Amino acid sequence: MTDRFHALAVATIRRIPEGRVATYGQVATLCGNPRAARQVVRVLHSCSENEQLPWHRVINAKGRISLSPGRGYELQQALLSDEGVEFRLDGSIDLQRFGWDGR
DNA sequence: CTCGTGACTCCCG
DNA sequence: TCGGGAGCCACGA
Repeated sequence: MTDRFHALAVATIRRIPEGRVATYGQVATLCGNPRAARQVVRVLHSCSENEQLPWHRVINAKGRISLSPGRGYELQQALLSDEGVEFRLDGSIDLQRFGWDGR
């Protein structure tokens, strides 16, 4: 399959439990390509055909929202906080608590 | 085909 | 904490 990564990424992202967050690298690794974080981003952009995709549960390795204010940052933060994810004063998330272990 | 760009990540200093 | 450089992959112009 040509889009196996895409399909795998979608499946993986859909597996992220509520109230938890996963990093791009995490998803990429579970898809078999630890270096394909950027491709995961593509998938998130392509979520048009998969609106069920919890894209808001995917953040960067720093535990922060990579989006810029006015580009969905507020939306993502709102969606996550609504699920019980706590943000620090600087807008970062404690991956030790809310990070998805991949199960 | 080449080039630029991107919701990335790792390594160094 | 911050910034620069390198790596990796896909897509559109």
